[in-house]
Order: sequence, then structure tokens, then C-alpha cells
Amino acid sequence: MKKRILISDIAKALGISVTTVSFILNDKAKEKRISEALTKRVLDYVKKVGYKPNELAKSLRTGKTKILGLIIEDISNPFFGNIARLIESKVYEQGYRIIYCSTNNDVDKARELIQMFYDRQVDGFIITPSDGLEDTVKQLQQSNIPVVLFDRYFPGLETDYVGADNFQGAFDATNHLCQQGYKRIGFVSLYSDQTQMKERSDGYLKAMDNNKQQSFIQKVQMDASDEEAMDSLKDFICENRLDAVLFSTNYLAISGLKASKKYNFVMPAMIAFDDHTVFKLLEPSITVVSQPIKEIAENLINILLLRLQGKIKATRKMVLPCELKIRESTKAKVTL
Amino acid sequence: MKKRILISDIAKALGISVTTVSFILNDKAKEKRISEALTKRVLDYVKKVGYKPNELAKSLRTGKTKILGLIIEDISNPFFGNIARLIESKVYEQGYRIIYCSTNNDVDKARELIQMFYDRQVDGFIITPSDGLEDTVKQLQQSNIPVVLFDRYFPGLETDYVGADNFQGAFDATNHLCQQGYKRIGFVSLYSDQTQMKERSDGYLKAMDNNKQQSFIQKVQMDASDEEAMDSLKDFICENRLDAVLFSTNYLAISGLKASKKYNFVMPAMIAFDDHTVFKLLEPSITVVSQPIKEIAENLINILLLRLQGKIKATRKMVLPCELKIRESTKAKVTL
DNA sequence: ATTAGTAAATAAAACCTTTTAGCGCAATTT
DNA sequence: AAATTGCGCTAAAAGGTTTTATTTACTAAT
Repeated sequence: MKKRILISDIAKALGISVTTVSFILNDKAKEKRISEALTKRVLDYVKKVGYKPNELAKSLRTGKTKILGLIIEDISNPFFGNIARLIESKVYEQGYRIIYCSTNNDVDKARELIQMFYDRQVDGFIITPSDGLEDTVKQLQQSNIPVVLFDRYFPGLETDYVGADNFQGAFDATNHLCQQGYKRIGFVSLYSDQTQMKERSDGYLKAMDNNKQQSFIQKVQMDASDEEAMDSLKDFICENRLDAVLFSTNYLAISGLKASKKYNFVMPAMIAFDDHTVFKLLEPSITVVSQPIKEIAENLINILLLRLQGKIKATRKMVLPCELKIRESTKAKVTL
Repeated sequence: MKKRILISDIAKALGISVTTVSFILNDKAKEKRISEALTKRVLDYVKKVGYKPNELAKSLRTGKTKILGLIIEDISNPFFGNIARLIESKVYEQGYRIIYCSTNNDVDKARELIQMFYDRQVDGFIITPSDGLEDTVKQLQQSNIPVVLFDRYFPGLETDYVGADNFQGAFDATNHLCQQGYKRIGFVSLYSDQTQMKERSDGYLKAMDNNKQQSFIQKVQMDASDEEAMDSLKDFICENRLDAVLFSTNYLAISGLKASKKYNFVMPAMIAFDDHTVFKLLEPSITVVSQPIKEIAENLINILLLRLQGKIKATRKMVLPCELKIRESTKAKVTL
């Protein structure tokens, strides 16, 4: 186990100063008018001995860590897991690393995590904010550290944001159900003030209004157990004799499907928000409102990188279209 | 945006030296015989002004970053995603953070990632090693940096390791299929030398031998597209007129299920390695060999933490039992 | 009266970079 | 002749800790 080689070792070996080596290594040779001959000599030597600067010392001096903080709702949910994977590989190419944590929608944990990441001097944040995190995000902004929100945002706060067009997605899905001839269409949501939920709910309501239909809405507690969710969904669907349901998240839809299996009732026509392996495979396969995961990840990173480079001033809000993937669960209703 | 408060600010404010403050903050007050009165005075002041040491400077001086590197096959696969989530919340309690990357089984990417994490001086590694990563892991060991492997290991290398009892899991699963009366039982694996695959294959073969049955084995290319996998699985199952299949990973099983849907053939009795939401919900639900995810995560962290504290010398290999979760896909065969 | 020992605190080195400010010299301008 | 500019490079400061070696001011023992 050899000792790590330092920039001073290089300077000594070549009989020049540390400063010169540093300038050359940081692509400032031209700017600092270092002769080409010396530049080449240094570069060659550095390559030969395989010198790598100490990132910690570098970070301490520059204040930049090249680490981004990813604060996500739940890494084990495929929607977030997939976004995380895409984000990770994108920033990787730019020399950034990701340090992440799941909040499970617990605002206190989120606050603590952000504080810790801040203390570690991450260069920027990507956050799916839980209810009540507005103040913390505001503080970050005031500390001049780049933050991009995704999936949801705070209406009262000017922030960068990337998300799907939840209103239109829910609107289209609901319209599709109406067109297929369903008459008693329910909507399942969460007790939460998060914007994406509000938008989906509004999309559903608007479509129901347009079609002059009565609306049925059931909310589930965010911290409800699987059992509790299943129970309330069973009651909602059966007691209202719904012939179609729009679920506002993939895991709510999965709870619904589990309920139908457990309590042995026939799941009516249904649509889920966010695609999932399970939806493609079930018999019948499930129609979904699919968020453009790849585009969301790309835009998140683009905006964050631009901001890190100080290339944008005004906040950017990107709303990307969803896609309604029509499958077997919403075939036209046969009226008896 | 106020300036960050430093340890020297505290020393100055209290009219004492930086050293004393540092000793007190690092719980060395007793050891260094700092008077209790002063200790309390410093602690109170620190709390009052909310001083937090600069982690970078600390890391630079101590060589410890309190960051662990997690090199995982694919964060968007629920098996790995769940382990990642558990690991993350466990180490969080100990003041460590996780920095992660997915390798997608690409050994070059894995090597590069490990190098980068090493350059960033992570304190330890948790790795699901891809084929060919043996040298790199060996180098890490020689650099005296703690490494714990999981899911698979290298037979020729003494390393800490945590994994499931793949042999027994596959053996039990195969036996179960035999007992249910199936006669043409296939096994689907990957072209890979990874130990977990070999062990599962051995378990299958041993059980087939014990039951005096002919074995059918199909391997899929690791980098095969979904389409290619589906095609070869269809051929394997149909042409051999299999009446049961054991899939060595959850995603192979999912490809099989997709194939049966796409090509419209009846999936025979089946068992998958690693549970997945989809397996519980399908009709019929799928029997699985379930790995003890929670125990794996806990043991990974325990071993890594012990090693970081220098409390263990000998390498530890933990093999944890799998659970065969019997569902509808393997009900007793009805002979015509 | 000197030495030894101890309690309580500290100055300075070490960790390894980046960056500011400037040096010595030759060539050019005033 | 004196002042300015350009060139190629560098000394030293700065970034904020931890830790080693040392100091100071006592008390107790020889």
C-alpha cells in the first residue's frame, strides 16, 4: 500500500513550483501563459505516475464538492427508482456524484436530511418535497444553493421545477373512461396538500363536469398501512357500485388490486397514474397515465447543471405531457 | 446569508485556544483533562451559536469521510432498491451517508465507479460485484479499505460477504415442483459466472438428480433485450413441453410471463427467485423463493461497521436462509 | 532548594489543494 | 534614460479542522 502521490511530489520531481502544476492541471496553462513545452512535460509526468488530486483538499479550497443531494420520496418505488437511475447516470457523465436519501414523506426526516447534506456542502439539490418543507427549501434558496424540485412544488415559492402535466393526464384519463361508456367513475387520492395530487384531482373533476357526471372521491391516509388502504378501497368501490376507478398513484392502484383479490370482488374498469411492471402483465392489463420519466430526469439535470454554472437567472418550471397508455382494463363498457 | 461560524470564532469569543475547543467537541475533554467548568462553558456556547464543524476540513485532516460507497447492479430493480433503502436508513442512524451507483453488470463501469469512489475517499464499500471485478476488489482490500460483497462473491478471494442460501433455495423450490407431480421441470439462468447463479443452478440439478428427473436448462445472455429473452424463453418452454419452470431471477420470470402473454401460450407451473409485487397479484399468483432482504441489509451494515471500527479481523461470510413462498402457480399437477 | 510530577491549556504542524499577488528579466514605449 | 508592458513562473496565503509536542503554573517529594 503505497503512499498517495501529491501535487508537491510532482513539482519537486520536475523542479518546478506547485502553483505551475496546479495551473496546468486545472486547464489554466494558456490563461496563465505557461509554456507549451512545460505543460506537456507536466501532463506526461502526471499521466505516467497516475497522479489524482485529493478531492477533499480540492473541495475544501474551492467550496465545491461535485456532489449533488437527491432527496426522494422512496427509492424502492419503481417510479422514483427509475428516475434516480437516470439522474445518476446523467450526472455521472458530468463528473458529479449523487448522495441520496428517502424521506418516506416524513417532513422532519426530510428537514434533517437536507440539513446534513447542506453541512456536507453538496453543490445542489434535487428534491421531491414533502408537505411542510416549504420553509426549508426557501432557506436553501436564500443560501444561494441551487435547488430543483420535482413531482410537486410550492405554489407560493419561486423555484425551479420539473414535473408532469398532472391535470391534463388525469383529465384525459377520466375523459377516456367517460367515452368508453362508464357512468360511475371514482377517483382515489391521498390526504395530502401536494400539488401533483391537487392537479390530478382537478383534472378528474373538470372532466367529470364536462361530461356532466357525478363524482366520487376517496382519500387514503398517507401513512395508512396496506391493510387499511385495501379496506377503504374495497368499501369505496363496492358500496358506490363504481364501474370505473382512476387511481392517483401506482401504489394506490396496487392496493386496490390486492383488495379485489383478497376480498374477492371484481375490479371495475381502472386506470393508474404511473406505469409499473405489474400493470402490463395483469389479466386484463391496466391502462395507465404514464409520466415521461426520461424527459423528467433529463430536464432536472439540465436545469440543475445550468444553475450550477450560473447560466440561468430566472426560475424555470417545466411541465411535461403524460401519455395515456390504453390497455385492456378500460375496454368499452357493454351495457346490459 | 451569514458567514459560516468557525471553531476559531468560538475560541476567540471565549478567550481560549482552538485546540481546547476541538478537544471538547470531540469528546476528549476528560482524556485531555479539561476542567468541567470550561467544558460546559464551551458546550453551551457552541449550542447557543449553533456551530457545526466543516465536514470537509474534518475529513481532510482525519482521512475519514463518513461516506460509504454502494455499488449495486440496478437501483430500479425492486430487490436491489429495497436493499438500498434498508441500508441507507440503517447507516443513516450511525452518521454515515451513502453514495451509490448502478453498474448494470458492466464491469468497466464498475471499475471506474470504484476508482472514483476511492478517489473521493469513501470509508468503505458495499458491492454487488460483476463478473471480472475480482482484481479491483483485491486491490481495495490491499489498500486496507473495508469491502463487503453481497448477492455474490469470488470463490478465490477471502472477503466479507452476505448473501442468501441460493443452493438450498433452488433445491427446495425444485423439490417442491417434483412433489407437486411435475415431470418436465426447466431451469432458466444467465450466461454468467456469478456465484449466486451457479449455486441456484447446482440446487436445481441436485434436486433433479435426487428425484431422478431429466433436467432442462436454458441460459439467457446477460445483455439480451427484453424481446430476445422473451423469444428464447418461449422456445425453451414450448419446444420442450415443460410442465414447470424455475426462473433464477425475478426479471427473467417477468420476461417469461410477458412472453406467455405476447405469444399466447399457457405458462406452466412456475417459481421465481426474488419476490416482486407482480407475483402476488397475478392470477394465478406466483410461488417464489424469497430472499431475507431485511436480514441481508442488517448484516451487511453490521459487518461493515464492525470493520470500520476495526473490531473484526477474520473475514465473515454470512449465508442466510431463503423462504419458499408457496402460491397458486405450483398447485399439484392434475394428471389427465 | 531542587527535582519530579501533574493539571490545564496551547502553539504550531499537518492534511492537500487552489488562487492571489508579485518577482525578475527583457523588450518596448515615452 | 526612465517608465511601462509582457512573459513565464512562483511564494505564500487561504480553506477549517485534528493532533502532536510543548508550555505554564502549580503541588508534592527528595
